[in-house]
Amino acid sequence: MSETARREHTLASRLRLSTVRLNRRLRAQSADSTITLSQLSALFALVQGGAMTPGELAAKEGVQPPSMTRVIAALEDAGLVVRRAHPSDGRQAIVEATEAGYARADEEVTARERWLDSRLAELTPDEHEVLMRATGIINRIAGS
Amino acid sequence: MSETARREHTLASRLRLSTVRLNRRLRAQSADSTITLSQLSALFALVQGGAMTPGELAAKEGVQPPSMTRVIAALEDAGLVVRRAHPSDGRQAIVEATEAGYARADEEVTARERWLDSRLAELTPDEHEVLMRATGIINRIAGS
DNA sequence: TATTGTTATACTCTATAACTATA
DNA sequence: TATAGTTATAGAGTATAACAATA
Repeated sequence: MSETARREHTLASRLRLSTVRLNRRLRAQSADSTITLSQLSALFALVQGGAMTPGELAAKEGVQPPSMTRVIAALEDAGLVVRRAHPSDGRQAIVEATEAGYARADEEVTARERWLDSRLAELTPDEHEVLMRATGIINRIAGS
Repeated sequence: MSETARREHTLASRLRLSTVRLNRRLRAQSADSTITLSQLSALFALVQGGAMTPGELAAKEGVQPPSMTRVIAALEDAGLVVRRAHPSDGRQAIVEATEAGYARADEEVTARERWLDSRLAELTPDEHEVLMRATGIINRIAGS
């Protein structure tokens, strides 16, 4: 292994471990809620991006269509989104957040992401900036 | 929501999404291997940190003991680690990477984390530095 | 009694393959 | 035929609760 490769690998190991750990912590915050992390993420995407098809939503969240099907079904069961017929293409559907969905997204922001929000509030402006830049780099790496 | 809170929350959303995405990509790389991401991570910890008890390993990886039990069992089945009796405490065990485990860890580095390594190799030194700092901040947030 | 570890059980998240309906 | 979406199935990853063995 070359020196450069070893240096890259040190970062790879660190990045892998910190990613896995934060992911775990984020999911752990879900414990006392009826909505899961994936569902919350999709709901946010709909609230912020407006109505869209399941395929568009899957692409936006970076998952395969079958995975999104289940997420949408759960949100629909909870009354947080509705499915409408596409005006010109019978194969497609339009998924949209309901009024309850918008309200729920607001609640979750204040109640559920409080853990991460408050951790981030403890950071210095400099550290804040590092994380903002890091998310951009990571998204590029992950091909979003 | 205050201005500060909104700014924090923007970062929270970005960080959450990029974390979930990278985690997904990292796991996807496992597809053609017989060893999973969790197992690889634990094996690395043993190779780098030397023999330790299941409890220590669970703490190091930030998972609960029952989760680590399964990971160790899988690694043991694959012949990559062995379990020895603790010299002075019959309740505990010592888990240690075998020669095959060390060899496998090396192979996985070159074969399996190549995806992440090569992505990271495309970064500028500055971006590299940002990610190094970010992993430190994230680990602090995640309480490792 | 307290600690270490395992077993039992269950849930989230995600994927691929196969299928249906529409274009 | 091609595309959008769903259903079926399976596996990774993790947790909590209950238990066994040892200190």
